[in-house]
Amino acid sequence: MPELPEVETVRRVLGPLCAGRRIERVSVRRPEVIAHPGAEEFCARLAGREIAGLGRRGKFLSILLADGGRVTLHLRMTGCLLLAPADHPEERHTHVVFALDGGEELRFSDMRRFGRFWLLEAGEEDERSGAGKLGPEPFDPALTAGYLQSRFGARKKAVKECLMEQEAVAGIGNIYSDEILFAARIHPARAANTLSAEDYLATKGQEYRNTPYLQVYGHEGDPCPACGATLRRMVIGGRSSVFCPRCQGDEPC
DNA sequence: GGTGCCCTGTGG
DNA sequence: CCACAGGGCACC
Repeated sequence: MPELPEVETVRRVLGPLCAGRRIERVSVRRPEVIAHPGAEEFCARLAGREIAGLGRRGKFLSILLADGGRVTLHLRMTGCLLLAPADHPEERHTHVVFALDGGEELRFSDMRRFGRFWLLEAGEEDERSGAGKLGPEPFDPALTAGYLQSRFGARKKAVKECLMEQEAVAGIGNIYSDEILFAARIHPARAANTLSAEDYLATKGQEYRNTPYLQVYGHEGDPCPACGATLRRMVIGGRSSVFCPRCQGDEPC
């Protein structure tokens, strides 16, 4: 489910609800989802600590602890974090449960079990999760056309794959890369080194209307919302991609 | 650069 | 039955 917008939604909804609460105990049913330290140590070290709030960087979430420590997690494909009364039946595929004071539980469920947790103490550098080497956030002022051009301008790789590199820009995944390239009228398979300065500026100044539904992703075969041509699907970098052959071009370059 | 893999579930 | 799913990584 989650790319940056979805992860940010989780943070905004659950953050205020978790802030100020104490973790009474932690239960891990699938030890493999705890990437660091071991599951036993993870539970032992967290018991009794207070949550200050939730943070996010790219697609990583962090449970920020009042003592400066943090639990960083990645939901990957199907991970889900939710708050529920302790007596509420547990969701299928629940792998980690944080029992909080006040009778509620913060639960992690994940059908495909790709999601991972890392526990870090105050001042400890995160060298494992990947959260430490993320590029700028999409709305970071440092993320300019010039930055993208300097980063991608010489790359032969498809522009879609470039946009999904977390070290280049944090938080963009398979869906939003398609949406971004549709808005910019750029073919997703186009080699990054063929883009002009104008391409990099294509959507600058345009209104980012809050279209509640996706424009192209998942709409293969439907008419393009801009021109009516039939949206097409192709595989780029092993990921399925949907685009408009008229707006974004029939051929990649 | 590609490919496969980690998993379970869903839909054709 | 097979193909595919919003992520990321290890491996030729």
